[in-house]
Amino acid sequence: MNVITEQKQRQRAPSKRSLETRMRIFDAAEQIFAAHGFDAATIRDIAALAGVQGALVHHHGGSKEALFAAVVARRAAALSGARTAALTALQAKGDVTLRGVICCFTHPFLDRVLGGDPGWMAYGRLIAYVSADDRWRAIASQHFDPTAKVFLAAFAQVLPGASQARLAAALVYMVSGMLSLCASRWRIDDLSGQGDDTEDLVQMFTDFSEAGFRRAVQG
Amino acid sequence: MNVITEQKQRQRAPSKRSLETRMRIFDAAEQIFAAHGFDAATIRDIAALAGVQGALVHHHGGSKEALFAAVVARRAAALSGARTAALTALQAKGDVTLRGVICCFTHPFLDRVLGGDPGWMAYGRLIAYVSADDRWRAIASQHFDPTAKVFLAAFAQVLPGASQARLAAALVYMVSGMLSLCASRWRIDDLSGQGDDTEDLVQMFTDFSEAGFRRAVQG
DNA sequence: GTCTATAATGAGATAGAC
DNA sequence: GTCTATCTCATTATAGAC
Repeated sequence: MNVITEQKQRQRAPSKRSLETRMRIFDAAEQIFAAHGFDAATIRDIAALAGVQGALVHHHGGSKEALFAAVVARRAAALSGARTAALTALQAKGDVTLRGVICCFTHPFLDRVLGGDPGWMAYGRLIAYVSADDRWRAIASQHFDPTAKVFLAAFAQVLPGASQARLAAALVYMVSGMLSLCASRWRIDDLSGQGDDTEDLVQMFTDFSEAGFRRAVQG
Repeated sequence: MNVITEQKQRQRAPSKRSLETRMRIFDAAEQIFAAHGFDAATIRDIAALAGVQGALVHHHGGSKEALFAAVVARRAAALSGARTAALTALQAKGDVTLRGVICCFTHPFLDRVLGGDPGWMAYGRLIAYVSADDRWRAIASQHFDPTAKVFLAAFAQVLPGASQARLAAALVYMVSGMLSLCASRWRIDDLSGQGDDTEDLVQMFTDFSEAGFRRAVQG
């Protein structure tokens, strides 16, 4: 008996059909979690939207919590990669400014989430939930803290003399604004009494963050 | 038969004991809703914390949603009053500056929520939930929009020429930062790798907001 | 991998005694 | 006003046929 053939726990590679089903389930979970939050979302809703039976959701996603974590993780790697790549490119050009570092952090997120793709739009609301709730602290730490620390180092370079605490606080304020720009545009519309232009909002959010960052880290 | 004696639906004034029980239930609901969010919170948890039976929670609070709305409403009036009073006092002095208007909006909230009172601390997290979730849009509109519009008018005075859309967006960014300062201090601590000083955080948040506001509303 | 059927649990809400 | 007991419903998760 050949041991090699048994060394992998999974005997066969997943079929193409299986992978497609899994993606449908993850996409559906992303939409439902984003629309209702973790607790109000039900496996039944997710299964119905994916067009499968509830048992299949458990088969592919495990428990409800594991499914939630998997949905968050799925796009987190792509996002972190885009952010650090942009920062690396900026540093390679030798043209590192505060605004440049800010844009390397915000644009990979805003471009995707405001770009109209339903998956990324849902992901934006999902991240707003994750960031706001202490309960998902572990998920937030795992997926976002490493990148955040890389950017804190970059911010420290362009804003020498600023304390870690102030840089961290400014970054958190900026992120909360970025998330509210994606998840709470209805509030902006309600208060301004009119629709708004996405490009203008992004532009002024960047202005807001840059000026705030620069002012806040001063002693 | 005297019609007068029946014109009120509630025949007797609530007893002192009843009012105390009601307050205990509302306080417990405030804590549980803040700790777990609306859906993960249960009437049973609230009843247990208040030291009463579940049926009594329904008696005083009505449905779960009505109880949630009542808990939010309870402190909202006091907060709005403090904000508009501070603004009125500032205007009476004739010393209206951007930073002054910002402080009239943020300090009544931050003083209470960061002041150590458990009820107000819970309320801060609760408002973070309400502001982030489309589901509570009606509650947010009812309790916060009127005050927000008063302040938008004041911001327009100290920042003439700014569009309503930009002022509204800047206010939303500021509010989201204020809420994350209360609800997500653990993120700041995690990223900075150290504890932080509350006064310093408030100071630099105000700096951040003032500079952001001023810069963002420029064309 | 996919499905049906169901187990096991816990939820919000209410009726009615006191 | 308060409590006990219970109703009704929806949930996650799993067992086992195909």
